[in-house]
Amino acid sequence: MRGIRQLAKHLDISIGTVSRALNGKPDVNEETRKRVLAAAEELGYVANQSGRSLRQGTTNVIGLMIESSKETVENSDNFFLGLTGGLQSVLARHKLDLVMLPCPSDEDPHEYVKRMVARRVVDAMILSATQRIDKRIDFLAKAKIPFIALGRSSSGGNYTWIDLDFEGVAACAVDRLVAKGHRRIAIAAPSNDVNLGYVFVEAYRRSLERHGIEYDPALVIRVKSSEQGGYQAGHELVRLEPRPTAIILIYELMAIGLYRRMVEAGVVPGRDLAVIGFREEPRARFLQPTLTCFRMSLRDLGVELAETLLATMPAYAEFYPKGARSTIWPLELVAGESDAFSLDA
Amino acid sequence: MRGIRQLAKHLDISIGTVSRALNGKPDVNEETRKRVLAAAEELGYVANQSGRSLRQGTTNVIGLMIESSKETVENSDNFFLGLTGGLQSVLARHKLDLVMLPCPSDEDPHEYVKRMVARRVVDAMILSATQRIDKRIDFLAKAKIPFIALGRSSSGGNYTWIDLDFEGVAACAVDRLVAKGHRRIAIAAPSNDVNLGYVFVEAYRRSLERHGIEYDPALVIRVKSSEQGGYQAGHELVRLEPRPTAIILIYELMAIGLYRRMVEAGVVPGRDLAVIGFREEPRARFLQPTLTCFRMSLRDLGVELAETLLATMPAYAEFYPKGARSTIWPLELVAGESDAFSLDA
DNA sequence: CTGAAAGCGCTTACAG
DNA sequence: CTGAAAGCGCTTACAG
Repeated sequence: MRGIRQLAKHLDISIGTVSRALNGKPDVNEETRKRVLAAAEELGYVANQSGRSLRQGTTNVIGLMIESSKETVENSDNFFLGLTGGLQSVLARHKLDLVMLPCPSDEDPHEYVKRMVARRVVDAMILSATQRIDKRIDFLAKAKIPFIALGRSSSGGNYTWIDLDFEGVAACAVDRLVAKGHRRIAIAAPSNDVNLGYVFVEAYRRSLERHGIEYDPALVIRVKSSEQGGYQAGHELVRLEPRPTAIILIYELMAIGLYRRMVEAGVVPGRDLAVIGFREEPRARFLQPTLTCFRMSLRDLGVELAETLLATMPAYAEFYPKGARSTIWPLELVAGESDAFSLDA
Repeated sequence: MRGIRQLAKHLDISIGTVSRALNGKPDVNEETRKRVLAAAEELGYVANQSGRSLRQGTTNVIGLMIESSKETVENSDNFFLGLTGGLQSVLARHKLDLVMLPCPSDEDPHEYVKRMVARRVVDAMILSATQRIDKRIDFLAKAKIPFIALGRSSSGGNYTWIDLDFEGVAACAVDRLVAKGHRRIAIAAPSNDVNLGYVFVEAYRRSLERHGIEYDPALVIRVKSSEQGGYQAGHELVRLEPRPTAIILIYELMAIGLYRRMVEAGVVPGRDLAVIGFREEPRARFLQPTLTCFRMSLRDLGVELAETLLATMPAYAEFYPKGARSTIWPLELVAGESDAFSLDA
């Protein structure tokens, strides 16, 4: 039998009481509860999730969807793994488990989400890598499945998201560079349809205009979000005429490839070219000269994601009175040597 | 209602027939099956997994367990994400889904596995980062839960595993270096209890002895499996007296840190020091001189892992007549410039 | 505070 | 080939 029935028989009480004791219901004699908990511990009993799910209509599992495209696999650092600690610390309060759902690269992400939701393997979803037009968002919103998106999108109307403060990063980077006398500032942006590319480049454009610098589309270098992309960006940079005196990178690993290409071209970052990287990255810590970039805590972001997601779920909303507000996640400047020179000098 | 009942009513047949049609049972009229499949497609019906699981006693989900320690998060490349493509291509044949189970760093991996198994969230497990003594393996073996370990261990008796060919890599690396005249060959090995460290160092020792070179424990440099660890290994290397003329690295990202430290020390890889890296890595592709290392296909390894795991499961064994054999996964040498010099020269 | 019973959505012997 | 019914392991109104 090996289920609640067996445990109940062992204790010589009804399965209903066992269930109530295990689930912390108030109407159970404390003495009884103790006996039940002790026996469960001793016999290694844990409720079968399928039984619970079927009865309650919930799985108590939250899914973090990950796209495992070749590009993600080869180049991403463990961004998502970095989030899990924070996510789990919140979910554990409610005995919710986190699973990562890798969408096969040959399956349409939209179909994948539909399948996972229809099968009821998770109660709620955390989406990432949002596209400008993202059918997953429309689907989840229409199906009334709780979800949160890590990233903005034009889709889905009034859904809940958290996104990095690309505007703040772009503005801060441009301000710094302009203050040092730079006027020709290039930017390396992702070549695919991921939404952050649009948001970032737009913020860059507005920041330039705020300083009375005309936006020049030729300075927007479209490359892959990878180390190789950074190398490619460097390659295109040195061919621009006149050459930009500064470059802003939108992806953390680009800096490594860019530096490499600069060495080849005899261009010294921090002297001949100002470089501002994006997110601080352990693997970029060795760069010489040290990279000016932006810092954030993946763990804290995970906490915020989980709390905001739970706030959208009726069963947990009461614990998160701040509600399901979409938020912009700030990053903090880490000044390095890579932009520490003035052009006038 | 929104379940098989509703779909059956819509089609005006019994739920049993609907179920049989959907599950590809042979005893269904082809005409009926077509109608059912069409209606399911149209109405977006997918069987609720909890109902199926409860009835069948299986979840149709396979879990890939990942330890999200700080070290893994900061330094691992997406090794696991690289496996998912191959894993899923096999699992999809049997309509099995893959989920990644990140073990919180503050939870004991052994407890985590117990909880996941007791809750019945997965039918089988893929373990990684096996320790020399690994309680998870003992537990799963005793509980008769199907599993496969990526990595050998002393635990669990006669379980099924796939492991990289550390012996082959070590022998190949030592042979190459000795052929070039090297006699003082250092090795950078992981400082924790992960099993591969033991296997690799042991193979290195035997390879040396095969060439009549005495094994010198001082040349085994214990560092973290990370870029920083590589830097640290370089640091210790230059202090060894007399300095080794070659070094073998056991972790892919070590090379980047090692090169960095060599530049600082004025030691030129490929001229003053022969370097052989471990697994070929996109991020190490830029190194100058190019790194001699070993290549493998993560996708193919994923396929092998999935097929071998399924061979251990009674329900799928018939499809995998090769059976559940433990295997050593070969790596192929990629000759670079980092060891392309002879000592006698 | 506890027990008996219903029922969540499926699949699968069993009858016909 | 199809239908009616049992039952997987739980939780939760409902009675007492």
